[in-house]
Amino acid sequence: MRTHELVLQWIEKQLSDGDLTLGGRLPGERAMAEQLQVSRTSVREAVRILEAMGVVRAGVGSGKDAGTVVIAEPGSALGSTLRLHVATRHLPVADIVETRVLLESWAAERAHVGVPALAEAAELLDQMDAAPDIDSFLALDARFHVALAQAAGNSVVSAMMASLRGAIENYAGELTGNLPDWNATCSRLRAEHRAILAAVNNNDGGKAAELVAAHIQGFYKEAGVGSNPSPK
Amino acid sequence: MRTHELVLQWIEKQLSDGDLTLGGRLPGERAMAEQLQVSRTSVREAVRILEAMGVVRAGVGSGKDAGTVVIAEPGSALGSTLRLHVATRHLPVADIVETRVLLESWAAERAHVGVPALAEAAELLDQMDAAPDIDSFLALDARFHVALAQAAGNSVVSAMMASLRGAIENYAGELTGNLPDWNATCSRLRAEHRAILAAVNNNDGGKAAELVAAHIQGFYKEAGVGSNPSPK
DNA sequence: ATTACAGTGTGGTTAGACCACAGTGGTAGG
DNA sequence: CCTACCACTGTGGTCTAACCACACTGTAAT
Repeated sequence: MRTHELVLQWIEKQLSDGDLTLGGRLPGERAMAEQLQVSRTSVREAVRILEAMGVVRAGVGSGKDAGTVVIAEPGSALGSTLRLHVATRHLPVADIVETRVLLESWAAERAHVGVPALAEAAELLDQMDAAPDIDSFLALDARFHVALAQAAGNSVVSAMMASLRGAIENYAGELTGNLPDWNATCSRLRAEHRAILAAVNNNDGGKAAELVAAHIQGFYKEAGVGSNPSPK
Repeated sequence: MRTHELVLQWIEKQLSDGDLTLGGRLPGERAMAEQLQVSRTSVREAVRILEAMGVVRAGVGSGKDAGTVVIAEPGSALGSTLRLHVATRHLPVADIVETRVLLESWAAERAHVGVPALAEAAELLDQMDAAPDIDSFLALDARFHVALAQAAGNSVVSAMMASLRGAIENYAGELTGNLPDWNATCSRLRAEHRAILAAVNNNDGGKAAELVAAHIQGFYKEAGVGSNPSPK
């Protein structure tokens, strides 16, 4: 077993045992190195891996943002991993889109009416009406979809959904330039968002799921990404 | 931007541009360090991250298994990430089980009859009848479920499904000790597997999906893991 | 009381050395 | 001629020891 894996194992055990919890601080790299009788290099390699997994965040200096603290951001980490695998041509973009449709329509169908996430989603829609440019619109759009997914109450589904979107974010960003008429598309997307949210709040899960599927497939299709519809 | 991120960016570009492909070899760590004008340490940190992502495999010595080569194993990488997040208590096991049910029943419903993966699945079932102990049975079981997921033809879904299973593999392995009667459970699981495969081969996707959902939820429930049924 | 600044501890980076490993190819012995 | 051995080479794995930038803290000078 390689040295840095030993460090990883030790840290994972600290987490499992509850000695390290969310928001907690890891010992300094030098301290861990001495405690585990390994070099600081090996400790750093382990920390890097945890950072890539979205389990910790490392910050220099001193104070609240300093040191290596435990966080919980599986979404961005999974997203980076998927993005790299897309780069190797091993994961087709169409499969990612299809999976996103699957997860997000499932979430829309099971969204719990009344949870805070839905209120946040509604507020995001209002902000999107006033979005000054494409980029800020897309950023709000991402948050809206995440909020919608969270309303189903399954953190794994919402994390995976966020990561799928993140993995092809670059594509989406580039492809908005290919759209014939952004203003028209933007208006359509806003209307679709409101329809989806209305269906969810109306307890019509089936309709919400259909609308979400059409919404996502429609966007990627218009943007020129094969969506492999796979009709029900 | 930190140095190792620069290296990551460079490697990702090589992958995107097709200069590095699956099975290809990265330059040696010392060569990359010189080429990018960074230290070998930074190169190594980048390689570690890619290794954790399942994008690359590093091997010492010389010959076919030596050097750092590009692979495509998103499943185990995503699994490790999820496992760590489970350790932080951020991802409940129940959510993982629920997501697995979601993905796997979707795959069962859409499995393409006649693909090689189904033939492999059938062969695995035969091997499971002759499995000498629990561990080898569980290993074959894992491969059966992956093969089934692959039959749907969505590599993202099968990778995620495999990672979800892997994330709670330890739990499953420990919990088999809690089962009242392993032989009975094992027989039941085998029968359920054959029923699922029969439904798939009979083009009865709906039934296959139902059977898969019941199969998975039943196992975890019996093993004592909350499965949060979320009835349809 | 305010300001300036040295002190302290954090992660970030580097250079250089040594190790174990696994093929390669030459060489000495049969 | 063939075989067995062994030094050589290049790979990743590990370690040490230093230095840097950063951000806060406490102290001292104003």
